[in-house]
Amino acid sequence: MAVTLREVAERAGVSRSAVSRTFTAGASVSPKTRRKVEQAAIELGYSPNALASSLTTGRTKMIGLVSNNFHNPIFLQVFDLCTRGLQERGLRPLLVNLTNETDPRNSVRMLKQYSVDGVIVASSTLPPTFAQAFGDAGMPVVHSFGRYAAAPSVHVMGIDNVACGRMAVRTLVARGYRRIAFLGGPESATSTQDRLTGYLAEIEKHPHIESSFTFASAYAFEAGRAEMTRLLKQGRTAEAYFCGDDVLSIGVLSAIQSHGLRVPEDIGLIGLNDMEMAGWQNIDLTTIHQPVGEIIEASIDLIAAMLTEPELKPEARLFPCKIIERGTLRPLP
Amino acid sequence: MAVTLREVAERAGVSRSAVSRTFTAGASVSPKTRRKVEQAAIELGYSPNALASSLTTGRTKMIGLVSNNFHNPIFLQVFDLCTRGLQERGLRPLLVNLTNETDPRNSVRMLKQYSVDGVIVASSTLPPTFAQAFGDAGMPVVHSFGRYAAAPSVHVMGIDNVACGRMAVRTLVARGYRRIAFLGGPESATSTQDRLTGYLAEIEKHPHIESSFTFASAYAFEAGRAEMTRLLKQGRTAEAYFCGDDVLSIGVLSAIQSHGLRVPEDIGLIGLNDMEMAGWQNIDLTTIHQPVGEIIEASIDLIAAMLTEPELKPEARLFPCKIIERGTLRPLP
DNA sequence: ACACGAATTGCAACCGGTTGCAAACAAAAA
DNA sequence: TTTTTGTTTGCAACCGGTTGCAATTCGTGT
Repeated sequence: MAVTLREVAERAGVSRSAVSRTFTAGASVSPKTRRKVEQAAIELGYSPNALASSLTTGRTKMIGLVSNNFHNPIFLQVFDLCTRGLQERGLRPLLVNLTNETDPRNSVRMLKQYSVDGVIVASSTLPPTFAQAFGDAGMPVVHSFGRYAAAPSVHVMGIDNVACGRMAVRTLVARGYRRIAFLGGPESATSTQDRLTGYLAEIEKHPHIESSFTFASAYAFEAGRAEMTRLLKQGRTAEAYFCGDDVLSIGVLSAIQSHGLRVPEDIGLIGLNDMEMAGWQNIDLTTIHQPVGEIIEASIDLIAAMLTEPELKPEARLFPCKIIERGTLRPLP
Repeated sequence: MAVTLREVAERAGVSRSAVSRTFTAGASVSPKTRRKVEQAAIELGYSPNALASSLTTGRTKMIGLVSNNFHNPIFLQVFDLCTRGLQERGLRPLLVNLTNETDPRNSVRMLKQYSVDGVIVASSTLPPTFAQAFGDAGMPVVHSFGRYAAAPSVHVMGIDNVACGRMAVRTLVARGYRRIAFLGGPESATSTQDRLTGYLAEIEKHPHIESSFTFASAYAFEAGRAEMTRLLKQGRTAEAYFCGDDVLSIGVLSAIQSHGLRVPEDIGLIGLNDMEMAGWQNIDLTTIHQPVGEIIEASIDLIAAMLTEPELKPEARLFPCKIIERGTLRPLP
């Protein structure tokens, strides 16, 4: 069915090696045979079989793109940037959906079967055991949006969730809020834990501030709405909330509005992520911007570097976040 | 580095064929050797190299998942369903991002290089020439969300955009709107064209209705907002708008609100897609639901069927859409 | 015209599997 | 026990490329 090396060789009247060499960069071919081969290749519509060549070279140029987060719109951006970035480098993403997967061994086996050259784990909620299992199986791994650790077992590219927690508190305090709260994602998520840690640490510095925290059941609209509705029913809400992420924030916003209160007049709100939608004028969410583009770019650079240099010592790299001022917090006094 | 067939064979004291056969379903192996092989395989942590085997079998079990739409949140759902569905059938999605790509030949070459067993093109805006080029190159293809044609050159799974246009008009008329308009996506998109066709055809039946149409520059929030702002500035808006899709609708909604008007009291709105966000209470968009799950499921079933039966005659299959009543249209009288 | 080193070429083995075929074996029938 | 039939098994060739090595060709200096 497909045209092979052999046919091109016959047509060009050269050996198979000659054909192979004209298609591998840096090999020794005379301009003359190269021309002959290229001519024949075009006539036959030949393109080399990347998988066959991977057998001998040991490189498939495929990168496993692993995630379990197919509900947060920010991940659409992640997939977009990832695929484009990989394609630009001649790499191909093999997408792996780990929703509801609990055992890393299945995923390891599958990635090994397809002999991917490396793995990018893009998830803030997947347990680190997955990335680690891939690493243990001998594959270069980068965990994007993973949790920081001083001596991580695999490379981690992410944000400083603790610093984000602090930043949120400072921002709220600076705007004169005196009763503030953290409305986090699921308590079990490491990102939630870290944000809470930072939140509490910064609160310590402001003894006059009244503070509390609760958790939503997921990083999802309905979860945010449900939790905020619960709080509103129960009375005695805070003046401003730092929400686990933007989707959650919008759920919270919706609950507040449904309850007949206004944002930011009655209750202030700050989210985290800065997903596209947060900037839409009828949402207009003040939020902490996560530099998704930079994180992905760095992740791809790193995974590409590891293809030639697999033994780089695992490091965690954190990217600075910044406040995006929009309309859900009262202005600075 | 990786464990190979040969090593397992040596350890188990059998031939390489025996090992190969224990790992290929339906091959003739005695229970005894099977046990020996499995034992050895476990001890060595062997898993067969899918790509090497693809060389002889001619099947990689990889499916190209091609799209150019990485901005519409509904595609996150598409990717989720696609990857899960393929994985359940033992197939792997190789993600291809065709944003800004204009020449199908590049994509064809790349998909051929990786010898994917089939291609799912998931896009409502990618020109049909792409899907067709994949088909011409001998790959089984399904174009999901593609345009209907009586005798398509590849399989198409999609919605009846013409019927959607009609449905929108009927819905608006039934609610007593007398001056209505279509605010479509980019004029060049086939989906826009078809929706307009249906819209105009149905308008014909209602001579007392005043109607008009315009186009936004993209299926995007800002495009919808910009176009609606332009219309509002220019005065003389319609009583209700049928918008090209939900994201566009939300942009339009935002423009209307910014202009100090209310939805649905001053202007009615109906979208198309029923993306998750449309149901969020602070958006609450009345819209036409597209059965994404069914379309994807059917696409996967079809591509899987074509792996064994590649010569199925291309057919277009349309899935019925339905109105989802929410809060952006005035109620039925 | 001859020799010499460099550049190019083809041979053949190999990458990690699969598979047709015939030999070896086991079980059932004679 | 011998023959017949049906399973298992290993051999060896092959899938579509790559690559070390030796042979060939080429350009150049004399």
